[in-house]
Amino acid sequence: MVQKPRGTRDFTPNLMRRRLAFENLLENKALAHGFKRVQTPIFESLDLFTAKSGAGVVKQLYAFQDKSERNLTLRPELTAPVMRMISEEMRSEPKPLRLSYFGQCFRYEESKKGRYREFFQYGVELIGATGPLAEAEVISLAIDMLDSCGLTNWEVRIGHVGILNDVLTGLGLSSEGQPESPIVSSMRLLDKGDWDGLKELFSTHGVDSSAIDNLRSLSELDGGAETLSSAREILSHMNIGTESIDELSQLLKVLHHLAPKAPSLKVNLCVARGLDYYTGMVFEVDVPELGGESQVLGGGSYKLLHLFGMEELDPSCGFGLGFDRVLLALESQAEKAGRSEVVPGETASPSTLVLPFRIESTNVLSLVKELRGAGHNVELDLRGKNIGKSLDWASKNGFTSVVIIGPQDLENSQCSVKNLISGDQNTVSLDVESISRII
RNA sequence: GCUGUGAUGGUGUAGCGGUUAGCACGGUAGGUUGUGGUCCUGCCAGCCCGGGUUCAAUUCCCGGUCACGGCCCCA
Repeated sequence: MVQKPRGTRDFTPNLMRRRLAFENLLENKALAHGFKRVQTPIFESLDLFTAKSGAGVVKQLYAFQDKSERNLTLRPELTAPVMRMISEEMRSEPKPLRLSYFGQCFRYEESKKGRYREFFQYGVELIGATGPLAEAEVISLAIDMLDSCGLTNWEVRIGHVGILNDVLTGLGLSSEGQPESPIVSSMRLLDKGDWDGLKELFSTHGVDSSAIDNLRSLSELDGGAETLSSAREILSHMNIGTESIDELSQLLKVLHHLAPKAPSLKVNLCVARGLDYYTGMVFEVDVPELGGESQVLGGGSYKLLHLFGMEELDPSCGFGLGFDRVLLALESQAEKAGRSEVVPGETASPSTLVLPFRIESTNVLSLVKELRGAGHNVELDLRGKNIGKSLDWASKNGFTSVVIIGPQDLENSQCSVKNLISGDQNTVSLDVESISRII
């Protein structure tokens, strides 16, 4: 039997109901914050992603040639396509732009729980506005989304690549080099907490090893905005400017007013995100109980539009939310809490079965049409069983009410409307208004 | 890229070198020609794929596929 390709999933009606509810929730939050939905192609030119991330990414892409030998790839993420779209379609739009997107992305890598070859991302980008206020707007949306879907036990970490960059530059490290500059290498090591590796790197570049202690102090800062004053002290000791810290400090102050309270929000100056196009604030959200794949959201301020000749708009700020991972976390938390509703609003809306009993179905077709036209979710019974079996079937399929029409009903222009939840049954006149009132 | 565990109807499982492969849920048909979620009965439906060992493999061995873990990575 042919089965679905590795790392892909099918979504049955029950799963889709949950996913649609979640998508709607995210969409509503995005709109509440002014972010408007866009959509880009599932496949793009290969160059779009090699320009952004280097030729090395190709091995992780679903890249292919079409029949005219164009080099294409399924998209591995959505930021670059959105940047491309802005440069092609939205150059003359008044800025700033608040854009949101949702869709599947594809990466060729090992699949396991929480990591799929086809996965879904919801994300936003704020283009044409920079600074702590813009960044706080973006983070506050992220927090609002996670807060409103009922997620618990999540941790926000906010850092600032500029701070580390200033420190490492101040130590005399270069931002040039292949395949990776000393500064980028240092950040990666700091992000991993690999102090031995860092020590080795510093000695090869002739950096005084006493700097390690200062960096370690910076990395050990743990807490909210108050930790920034300690950071400021350390930087002063090292004779490093504190502009980035001032920015971060301002951001946290603004965020405090703008965002719902997150379960845990900490400053962590070693958040490096592993990406060299992030230039300022960076942030991540983790749900520790997810284990190995616990990061559910990540973003920050980055410079990418210069790749499209729009350097005046850099930097932008945005984040990507791991749709599948947040759902996994919600499902696991709902199960632990014994809660049946995983995503708020996922419960199916009321629906009605119209059951012609021992009469020709043609007698009720216009009723079905009119009920649907009045906005009800209506199914016409197609099985033609006896009433007992039909009610059984209706309740197993989640109907909230059944309209039963038999020969006598037809004669008297009436019908029985049974509420499957309460069990109540009423005889009402056989017209849309009367039935609508009661279902 | 490295590595561990697993795979039996649609779902969850039992079991075994020779079995009519058991059970529960599910689906379906009836018991019931105007009232469901109970009950009873019949039926449907399975040993992931390929190779090897063996008189005999669903069971043991090897490879593949898929899933789930632990590292690496994660634009």
